[in-house]
Amino acid sequence: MLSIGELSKRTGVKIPTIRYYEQVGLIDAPERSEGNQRRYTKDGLNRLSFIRHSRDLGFSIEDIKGLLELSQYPEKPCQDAHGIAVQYLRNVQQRITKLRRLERELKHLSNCDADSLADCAVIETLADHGPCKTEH
Amino acid sequence: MLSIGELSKRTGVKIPTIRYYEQVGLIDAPERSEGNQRRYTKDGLNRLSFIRHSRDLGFSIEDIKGLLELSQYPEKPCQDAHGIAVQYLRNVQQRITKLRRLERELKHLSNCDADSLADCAVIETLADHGPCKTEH
DNA sequence: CTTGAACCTATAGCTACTAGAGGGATTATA
DNA sequence: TATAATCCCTCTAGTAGCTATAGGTTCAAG
Repeated sequence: MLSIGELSKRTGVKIPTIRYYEQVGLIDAPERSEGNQRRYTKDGLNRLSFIRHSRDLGFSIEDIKGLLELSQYPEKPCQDAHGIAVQYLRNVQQRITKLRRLERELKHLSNCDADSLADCAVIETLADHGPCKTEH
Repeated sequence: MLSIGELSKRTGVKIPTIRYYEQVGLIDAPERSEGNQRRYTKDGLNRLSFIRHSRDLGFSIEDIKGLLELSQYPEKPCQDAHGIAVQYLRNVQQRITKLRRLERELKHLSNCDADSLADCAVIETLADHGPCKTEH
């Protein structure tokens, strides 16, 4: 049996966040001690690890509820879980592309030895006026 | 002069979001028509495009305020901006690293063609039981 | 048995929006 | 010029996913 603090340490999920997850129904309310403190089992630990990992990957709480429900019926086809992942992958790839472009421009700027920001590559890029016009 | 609706269409920023940006001081309150409706200039359009682009890239509103302030003083020596740029660069690079890791995992997940969830890579991966055990 | 850390609930605040109510302004057409 | 459709206004409240605070209780070590 784990206290909420131990659970927090082992999963890396903060204590108020654990209570929040319980509140919104992402995890079940655990048993309590005589003095009304939460006591978690190994199962609770696994479930929270799953949630932590999913959140890190950017899945919404609703998505995770879906995934958790799915995982409770292992005979069910995984098509649904697959769909959630594919949808998210597309989103992530777009973000990577944009960030790489910005990275290039920021590198330019941080090497900048010009006198002014007048032709600043970052500002240009963010304003979406096309690629950097001046070579720093 | 653009109405808020036209501005919204041209930038892809929703109308309530534009008003929200005004409220939190990210954009200046524009002139109004006789009938008290917002009227934007080309400058307003540029500024909002800049903001849109920056938000897409994951910068917080506070970050963007910084960038905008920077861009308003084009005579400011580059040296002053150097540190800020480097800071943003680091931030961006961290985000790229995280997203690449996420991309790899999601690609893995989305290749799952198992018949049932029992062997589904999504569930395995999210449960953090190590890398995918079966090659799809 | 005491003391200090860890726990409890409840409420409020945070970021970045988004939706709705109830009303006024603008514009295209009859 | 009238009127209907569409746009816009403010204000309030709701959303996700936490995080912080206040004021009190329980647990475990010495």
